[in-house]
Amino acid sequence: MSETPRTRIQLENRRRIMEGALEVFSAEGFRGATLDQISAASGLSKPNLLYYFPSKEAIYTRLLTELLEIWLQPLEDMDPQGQPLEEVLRYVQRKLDMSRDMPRESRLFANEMLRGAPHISEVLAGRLRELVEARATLLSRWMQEGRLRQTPPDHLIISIWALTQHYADFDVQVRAVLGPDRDPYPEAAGYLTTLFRDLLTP
Amino acid sequence: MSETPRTRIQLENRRRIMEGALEVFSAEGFRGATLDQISAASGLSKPNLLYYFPSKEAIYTRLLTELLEIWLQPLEDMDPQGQPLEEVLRYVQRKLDMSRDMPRESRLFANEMLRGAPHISEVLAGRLRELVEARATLLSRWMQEGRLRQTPPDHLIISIWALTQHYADFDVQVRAVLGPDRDPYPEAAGYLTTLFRDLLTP
DNA sequence: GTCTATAAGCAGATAGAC
DNA sequence: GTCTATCTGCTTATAGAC
Repeated sequence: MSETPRTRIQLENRRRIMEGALEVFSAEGFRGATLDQISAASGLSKPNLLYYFPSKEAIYTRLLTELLEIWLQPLEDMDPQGQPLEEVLRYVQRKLDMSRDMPRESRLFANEMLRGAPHISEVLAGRLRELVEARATLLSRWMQEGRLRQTPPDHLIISIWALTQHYADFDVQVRAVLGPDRDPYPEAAGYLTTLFRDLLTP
Repeated sequence: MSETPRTRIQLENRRRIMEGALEVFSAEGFRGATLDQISAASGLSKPNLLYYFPSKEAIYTRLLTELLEIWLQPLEDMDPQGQPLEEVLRYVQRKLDMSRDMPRESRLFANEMLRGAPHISEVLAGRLRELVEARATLLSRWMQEGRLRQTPPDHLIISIWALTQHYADFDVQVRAVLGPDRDPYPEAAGYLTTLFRDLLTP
């Protein structure tokens, strides 16, 4: 498979494979997913999947790599020029929106993390750590300026991930606990805003 | 397999199977785990596993059922006669201790939840929901008495789960972000205590 | 109770026609 | 580029000896 597909058909088929793969891998995990399922979900025959990608694992790692960019964008977008509390609360809200609107992506990464992240461990120790360190530095500065209450900035970021992603990854448990008639997301938005405002208001 | 095993050997072998199954299922998920792996981890031959349990799935559901009791115990133990803030912070600490000391159990349940909890959905809608409702009622009473700040009690419980379990389930990511020389758990204990004290102090 | 051997089915990947 | 047919290995589960 060429690195730069030329025809419209190739691009479209690769897109369909990624979409089907996201559907299946996020629900079944890497080992649980089968090429037959991805074939059915994407509408391409099984041998055709392996015409576009050399192996099942290649599909999976490609999917992870592509989605990681989207996944880290909100943290990337935190604005050093903005109002500190506003910036943090906006980040929380964007992450919660992503849990609501992209639960498959959230579960895909959760699956990978649970298994020790064998396919993206370099990214964790490299790009991710650097990004978090940069944002932790920014948060520390805001805290020292008295514009946010003092608290460990890296654990703050970790706790935002934990709280927002939980609503996607443990969706079935959240809905069981809240009951069938309640929508978790507007409630979570209010709760998390209050929680972080209480924690961070100087 | 009899419901009430009689000999010491039977009890010991069942215990070894549960231990090996926990090791493998928590790391690989249900579909990813194989009887060969459980056989190696438990020290029993593969046909012998199927002498004690009728199928791979029977091993898995038995494991989930046994561990669920232990897993819910801290919430069960919350004391209606205790000091409200103290009781909540003690619950947070016990859950965090469980993440540190029983990460395999945490990941086992996380795997099951990610897949929509097909093997324990009745428990979620039944026993778990009732237990959470009982504790939410207790928390609400404390809030109305002015002994805790007003906040949605069920989301409070959900957020305790999310934050504490995250340190076990996403261990690899937490350690990548914090760097190799830091121990996440004492730091998390301090951070989470502060967080919930700020949120709940009236 | 525990073993070796094996049945039966499924999965990832390839061959080769069109 | 896409298909049908098929190979090869792995996985759950069973048969039957000891």
